[in-house]
Amino acid sequence: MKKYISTLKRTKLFAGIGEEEIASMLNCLNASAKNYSKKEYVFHQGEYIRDLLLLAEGRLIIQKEDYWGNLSILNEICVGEMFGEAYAAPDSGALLNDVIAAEDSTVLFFDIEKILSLCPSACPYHTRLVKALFYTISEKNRKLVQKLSLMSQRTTREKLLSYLSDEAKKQNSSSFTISFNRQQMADFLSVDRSAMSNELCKMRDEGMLDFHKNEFTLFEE
Amino acid sequence: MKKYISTLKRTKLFAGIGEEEIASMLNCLNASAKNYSKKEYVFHQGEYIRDLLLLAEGRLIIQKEDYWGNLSILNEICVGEMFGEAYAAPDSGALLNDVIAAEDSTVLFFDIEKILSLCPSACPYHTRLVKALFYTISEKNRKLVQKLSLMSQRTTREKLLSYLSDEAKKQNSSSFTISFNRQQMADFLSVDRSAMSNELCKMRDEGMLDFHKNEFTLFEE
DNA sequence: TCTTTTCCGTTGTAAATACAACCGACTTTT
DNA sequence: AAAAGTCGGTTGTATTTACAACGGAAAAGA
Repeated sequence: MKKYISTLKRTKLFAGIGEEEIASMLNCLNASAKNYSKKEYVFHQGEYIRDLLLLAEGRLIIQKEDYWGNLSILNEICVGEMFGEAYAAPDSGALLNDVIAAEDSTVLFFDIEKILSLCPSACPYHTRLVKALFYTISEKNRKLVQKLSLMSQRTTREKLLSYLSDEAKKQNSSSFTISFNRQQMADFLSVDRSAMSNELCKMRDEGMLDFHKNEFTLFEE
Repeated sequence: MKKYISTLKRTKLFAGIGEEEIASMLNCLNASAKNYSKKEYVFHQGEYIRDLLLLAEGRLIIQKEDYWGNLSILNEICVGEMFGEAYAAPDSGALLNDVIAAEDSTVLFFDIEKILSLCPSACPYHTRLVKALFYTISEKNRKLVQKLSLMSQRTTREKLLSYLSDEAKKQNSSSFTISFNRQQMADFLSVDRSAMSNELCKMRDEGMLDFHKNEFTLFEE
């Protein structure tokens, strides 16, 4: 566990907390780690989760497959991000999605009950952790709403423009790199890959943007 | 404020807490109330929210309007539900959506900082509230993911079937009533109203379901 | 009661999308 | 180095959807 402390220090959840305090909190919170190799399932649809999870190494994909095998990528988890908190409540049902390692990954498991059972005298940083936890979920909530806005765009072009301008804002530049390939991007936007590819080229021909592989540049007007 | 205590008692946030304790907590948490009449804006896109909000009376609609005036209903808030928690973090930006009263409504405002600044000695139910708050957000998070699943369905028919079977599960019966009219339902699913109406009638003609106004019945097979 | 407005189903047409299939470039595997 | 696989762009066709417009029924308002 100790080798992940420097990583934890850079997460939102443990921001501003010293390495020694993190070490003692890891004990207090019953933390454990597990490794997954690329393409391995971290969780299957139908499983029950009770822990709070944090990605220490690698990258994960959260996806859903419907009755007819159509795949939708719902989200991407990067190093330092927390996940699984949506299923932390005692009465939350079975997991509705699959979580898959996009690269070799390490996941940390935390006992959610211990985090929420406050012990201010024993652990001075506990309340700080609770605040950080709340703000993190709050932010995730906001991102979900943003993605919902994206998905409620009706045409492929509108979805692309929303997604690309969101990415440009995130990376604070009109030139940026995305981590999806075309198929994943199409799944993320819930559109057909070839139709999306078509639309991208149309927009390029119209002078709205340019791209090479995963590098995009947006032009004004 | 006192007249809302019996309502609060039935919310998830204050479940299992006595009326007297709620009364003292309302003081402790700097709670205030505000009334809105039907169709009035509770919040406008671009505003900044710092409070945690709870609907004490009425019904609210959360919607988004894009540059060209296309309307998307993102969510519906019913009595006892909490909202605004996505914008509670200090660094969350401006509100991206509009919140509108679908009926005459009363909204309670709570100081989020006071909720998260723990005072276990002064307020024995404070930790309980924090837990309930976390579980509530956790559940909302899960619902957002569910709606995302809905939105990532590609055809109008798939969206309708997902939405209707979700409602059937929620109300635990194959016959149920929905609170949307057709236009709102179409906005909620982000599809064209007439196309949706068309598809509904097709499915009825195929014997998959039946409906009269807002009452739906789903048939097996 | 009469008028006005809202709601919902219907239709036709233009536009957008899904799907399948193919190809060339590039990467990975053996 | 050869073979196999992945990836992204292109095309044609069938399907689906958006949009506009209309009319009847119901609801709301005067």
